[in-house]
Amino acid sequence: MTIKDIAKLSGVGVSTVSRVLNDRPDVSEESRRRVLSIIAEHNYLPNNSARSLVRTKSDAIGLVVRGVQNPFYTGIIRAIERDLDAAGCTMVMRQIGSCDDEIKCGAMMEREKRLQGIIFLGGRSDYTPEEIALLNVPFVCCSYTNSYGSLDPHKYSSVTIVDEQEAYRAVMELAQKGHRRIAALVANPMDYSICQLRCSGYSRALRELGIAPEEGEIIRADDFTIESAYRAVTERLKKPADFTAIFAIADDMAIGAMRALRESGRSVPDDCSIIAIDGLTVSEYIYPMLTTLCQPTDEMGARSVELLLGVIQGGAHRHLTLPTTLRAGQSVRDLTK
Amino acid sequence: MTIKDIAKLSGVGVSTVSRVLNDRPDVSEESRRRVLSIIAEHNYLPNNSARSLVRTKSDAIGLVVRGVQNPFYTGIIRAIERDLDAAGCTMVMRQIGSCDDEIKCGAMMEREKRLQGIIFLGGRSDYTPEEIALLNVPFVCCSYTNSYGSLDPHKYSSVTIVDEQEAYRAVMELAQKGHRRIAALVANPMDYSICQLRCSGYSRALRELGIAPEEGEIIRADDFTIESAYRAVTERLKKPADFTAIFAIADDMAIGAMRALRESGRSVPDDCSIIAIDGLTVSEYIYPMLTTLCQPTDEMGARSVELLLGVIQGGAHRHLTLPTTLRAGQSVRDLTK
DNA sequence: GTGAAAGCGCTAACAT
DNA sequence: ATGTTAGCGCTTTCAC
Repeated sequence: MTIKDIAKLSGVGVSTVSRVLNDRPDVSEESRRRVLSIIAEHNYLPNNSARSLVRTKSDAIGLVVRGVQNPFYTGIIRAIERDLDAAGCTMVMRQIGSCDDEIKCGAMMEREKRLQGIIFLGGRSDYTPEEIALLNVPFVCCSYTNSYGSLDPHKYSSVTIVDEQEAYRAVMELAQKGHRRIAALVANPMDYSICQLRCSGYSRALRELGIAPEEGEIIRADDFTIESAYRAVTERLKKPADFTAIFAIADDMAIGAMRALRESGRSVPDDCSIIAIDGLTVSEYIYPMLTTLCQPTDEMGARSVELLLGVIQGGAHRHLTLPTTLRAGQSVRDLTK
Repeated sequence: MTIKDIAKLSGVGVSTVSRVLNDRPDVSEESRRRVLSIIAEHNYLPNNSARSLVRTKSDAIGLVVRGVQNPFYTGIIRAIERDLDAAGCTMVMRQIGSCDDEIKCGAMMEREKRLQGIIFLGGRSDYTPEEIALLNVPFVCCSYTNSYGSLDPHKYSSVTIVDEQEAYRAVMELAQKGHRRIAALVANPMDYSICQLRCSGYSRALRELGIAPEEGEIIRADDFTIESAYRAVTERLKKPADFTAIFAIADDMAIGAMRALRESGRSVPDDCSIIAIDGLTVSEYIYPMLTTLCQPTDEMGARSVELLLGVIQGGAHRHLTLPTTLRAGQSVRDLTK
């Protein structure tokens, strides 16, 4: 069943059918109705490849997810898929490891799949203009942004929380409960990501609290996984540790840390408190319940799609920052009481 | 840059270029080399839409994921994407809720995206021949199968663990530690899924242990989520409960149950043991560490792709069952000591 | 071994 | 408002 058949059956030309298919105004009500009924009757569906071919572009939007293991992304992916689908787009997802380069991956996909645009879920914050010149379609960074200002903000969109500020807030939350010796659990900063921003927020908080940098302490894991965090904290705890709290840059990392603390004989929160950023569902069910700043995942996904489609339709690039919500668990001890 | 340009530049006809592109044997070594070098030089990539159009099929494989929230699927999805990509296919994923119908979704996608085949990740076990007649491309069921035999096994492929047997094994694991009053935590059986199979395994184990059905007890959650499991168990524990162990049909559900037990003042495993099936990473990090039967997720994904591509290339449908691995945590108390 | 040419199903001038 | 037609970039006969 092709457009020709429909044309013949409806007693009109192919262009009229094409016009109906594409919701163009210049068709008489009568023709439109007839064509539509024939289409419905025969359950006809236009061939996407033919459309893409002649339009020299497809209906495909790329989604490059960096850091496959991150459970924080699943909610965002669901929202993106839902909204992309509703907009009639095909989502082509690719998951890459935290060491792979998302721009290269995006550029490849763009050519291979003739993408209309790309959403990057997680990535580096230090793109250079030369680098993104590889990308010829609009893109939006979801959950991170080009915080170092090396990019012209009019060249890309982003949807994020204010990482530095939220990290600051998390540390201040600990400080408010009387903690001063606060360690930060971070991922390998070689991957210039939100990790650095959250680190800055941590440092700024310490400074404002009048805590000398030496009193702070940074525990570095290889990546954002539970396993790495567990290993890093376990390793650290083999030496004397006098911090009373840990700020983990991600829920998963906090969960890894909690096991390490437990196995070293420390109780959370009695011997060591812990706070994180992300707001995974599971964090609310573990023991002790994790105190964390929840990111609005559904909205982050929805907004990313909205921005991208806007740019594709000729709109301007925009940068959205969304607020987090504190979810108080039992992982932070109040030292002031 | 089109095939024509490459032809001109290489000084050959388009058909020769096409032959090279498609790895056909009937090209002289000389022509092949020249064409290949021009292609490399200009970084040429054939237009997928044009290919799909003339071949009257695309390179797309559909992945319908049922039960979006299930973290157990992420590892499988990663493996599927990786292997599909390696095979030169485009994965088109759609996530549906546990109440949506995957066959209808697959049928829609098949037409819309001109799929070559479909992988269903999670789904009902009771398809009818009439139902799957909606599907005109080969499909494989990943993580479940048509266990009621209403389908001709030559019409579809599947990759699963032996759910009934593994559930049996889990319960027997509890029995071996001296447990006799064992409850099962299951999802709503209206969704005819692995849930039923795991229930049967539970019942068979009880029977073999000589435990009367009344002594067993089934706790039903609305679905497979952590939240539902938590709610169901919390509700149940408002009444007197004398079971000493729970068999949860999924890790996530066990995690929800553990919080419910804790909040009701019961200690795991001292007052109540718990065992599950799935083997999520996080289960190994929570307290107490969950004892569970790990599914080989990476292999399940890889095998699903393998089977599907085999069938697409004219091979026969096959049904694979994979073994689980017991991961002993601390959530089961040994009553015999 | 190779090239010319006929489509694949659709959109978008262009003509009416 | 509607039909005719020329491609979009590729694969595949078919003739050489």
